[in-house]
Amino acid sequence: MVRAVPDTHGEILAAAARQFTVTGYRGTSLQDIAREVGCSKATVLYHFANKEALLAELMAPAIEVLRSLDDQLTGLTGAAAQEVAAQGFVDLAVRFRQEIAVLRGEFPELLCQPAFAHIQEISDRLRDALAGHSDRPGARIAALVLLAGISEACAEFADIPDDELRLALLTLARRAVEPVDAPLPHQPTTEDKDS
Amino acid sequence: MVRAVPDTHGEILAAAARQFTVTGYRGTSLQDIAREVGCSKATVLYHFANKEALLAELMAPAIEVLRSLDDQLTGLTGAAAQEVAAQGFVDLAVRFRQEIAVLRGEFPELLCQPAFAHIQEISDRLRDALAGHSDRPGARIAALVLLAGISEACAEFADIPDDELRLALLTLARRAVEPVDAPLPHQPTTEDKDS
DNA sequence: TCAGACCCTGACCGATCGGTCAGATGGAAG
DNA sequence: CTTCCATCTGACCGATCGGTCAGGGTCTGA
Repeated sequence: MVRAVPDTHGEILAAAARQFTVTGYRGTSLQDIAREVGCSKATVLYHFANKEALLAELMAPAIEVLRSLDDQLTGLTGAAAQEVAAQGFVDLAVRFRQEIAVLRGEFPELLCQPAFAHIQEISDRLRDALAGHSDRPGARIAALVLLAGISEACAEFADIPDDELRLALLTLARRAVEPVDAPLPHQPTTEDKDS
Repeated sequence: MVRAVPDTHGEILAAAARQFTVTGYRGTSLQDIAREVGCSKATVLYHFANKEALLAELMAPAIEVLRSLDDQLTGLTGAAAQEVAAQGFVDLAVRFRQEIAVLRGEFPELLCQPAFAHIQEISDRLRDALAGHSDRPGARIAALVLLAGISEACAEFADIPDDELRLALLTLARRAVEPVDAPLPHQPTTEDKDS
């Protein structure tokens, strides 16, 4: 019996993740979470300072990976930035499917909370990288469509195996991203220094 | 002075659209809307039976266009279905940018309301058409990524002119959709009957 | 002048929200 | 046995939500 220690903290976290996925952060009350765990609402607030702290702890692992992806992107330009951004974000989105589903739709409001400071800037940089740091509207639009679409797909296709979903999304991303380096019909770019 | 008639009804509608766009349907209270209009909350509820009716009236034009697109799609298969779906949805999304922004994220919950019955089925058919009615996971995933991404882009890029946004999105959609008819590298499809 | 339709409002309602708090429980340490 | 601490709870709080209702003001047509 490993179940000697009840681990209420973890149970609350898991229940919150499930509820947030279905009804969203705002749409889930502390009462709902307590009911699913089988404890009182006061117990939930004993283990977590407040509702926001619960969400923050739920998102922490995904945010850490997002930060490390942001680090990998510094200095990259053109097609290299696009490829790393695409691969990194698809990986992240597939791996943290549930976390992505939690944020679904409430992204802008939730990012205002202090626990998620700078996440907006990171995702802006990610979008910029996926656009190959181009300022052409087409490239910027394609990058946003991909980031939003990939998030939604990961939240939606909960039944598809990780590997299959990752491959499909990466293939799609490479096909959909607006090319900036190699075969540009208009003019060759002059800002690529390496490779 | 055309402003003789105050048209409170229309003002409430416009204020609600603005507020819903920023803070979402759930995140906007009737009090908020009344404050922006400069009337009492009771006045809002005098002009609209309830909050849901307000949303329904706001969405009505967009929903009608969506229904007509659904009609156009019946009977189409393969690449033809994909092209009509892509063009029709991009048109709709660009034209009803604000309405799309209102639904942002709260799509699944809002669709449960009786005023939006069958909208889920219609958008499922639209997604299916964009996938060329293929059951390959790659095609289904690409279709969902595109629909979700295009919606998000239309809600986000409020400053880009209609024509430019439409062109960029349509170009992207044609590039990103998984091909089902014409130049399939693996094998020629046998289910296309016409053209 | 008066009746009635229309428009609008303040006061109020029950429900639910996130959050607080004093106190009950129970096991470990002295 | 007593003390202490972590865990947990019911009762309660103020705020806000969507929605109701009786009534006041204004305009119009008979």
